[in-house]
Amino acid sequence: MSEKKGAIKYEEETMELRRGPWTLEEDSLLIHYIASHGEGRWNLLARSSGLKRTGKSCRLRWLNYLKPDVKRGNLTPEEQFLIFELHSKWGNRWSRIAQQLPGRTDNEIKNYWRTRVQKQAKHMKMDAVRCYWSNKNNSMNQTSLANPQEYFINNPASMPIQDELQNMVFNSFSNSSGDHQQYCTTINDLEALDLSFNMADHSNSAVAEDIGVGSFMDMAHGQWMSCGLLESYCMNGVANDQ
DNA sequence: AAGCGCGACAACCGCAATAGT
DNA sequence: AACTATTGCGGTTGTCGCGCT
Repeated sequence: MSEKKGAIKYEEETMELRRGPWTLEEDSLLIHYIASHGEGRWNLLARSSGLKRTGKSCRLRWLNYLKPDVKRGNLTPEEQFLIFELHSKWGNRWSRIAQQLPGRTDNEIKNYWRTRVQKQAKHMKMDAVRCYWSNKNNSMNQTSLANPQEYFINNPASMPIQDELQNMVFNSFSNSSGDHQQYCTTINDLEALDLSFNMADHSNSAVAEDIGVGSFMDMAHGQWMSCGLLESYCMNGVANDQ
């Protein structure tokens, strides 16, 4: 490494770098620097602009917030539909998806997916299962759903979990106390359960449930539960996590 | 009024790919 | 060819504001 590069590295290591939310002054500095020097060469920018930030931080701030063509405000229904469609095609390729939505950033789409779509899908799945189960338990009720998939027809917001619903599994078992338990889950969730049985603690199950994977509906109580909770039902006949 | 929980969004981190020397 | 710097991506964490108790 040359002396000059070594000096820069030393300077970076010893300089107090700012973290956390950007101030108006910092935004202004960044905007003015890019206006006169153009974007790119982020580490040089970070050193030359007077900002006590890393190049990565400057790049992110510019691309996700300050760049003039970044759109603000809620996603339109058309944009939401496009995200569903592209996500089903490409998965979590956020930057690729963002390229198809002018003015929207990968970060924004990623946040949208995590905070809204996954939670909404989970609630819808619960409703669909309830409808289906009420039909299964009451053969006279001709108005409820013939299968959980019906619930999702004509509902674009259900797209993220439609594949999952094709694999819906309904089952029941008697625990060691003789109580009859009914549950509903998916093939993927069952695989997650096998995984859960091999885990010493249940912390991962809670995470899995949070994102809608590896979760089960307890038909007796009409509640979702984690793999770990189902495991304790099976082993002990009691819900010792509750 | 204070504390808490939650949702939304901003920012950070680690890693891999690529460019430059 | 080998090494270093830079860039970009996806996952994760942090922060803030708002509503509820």
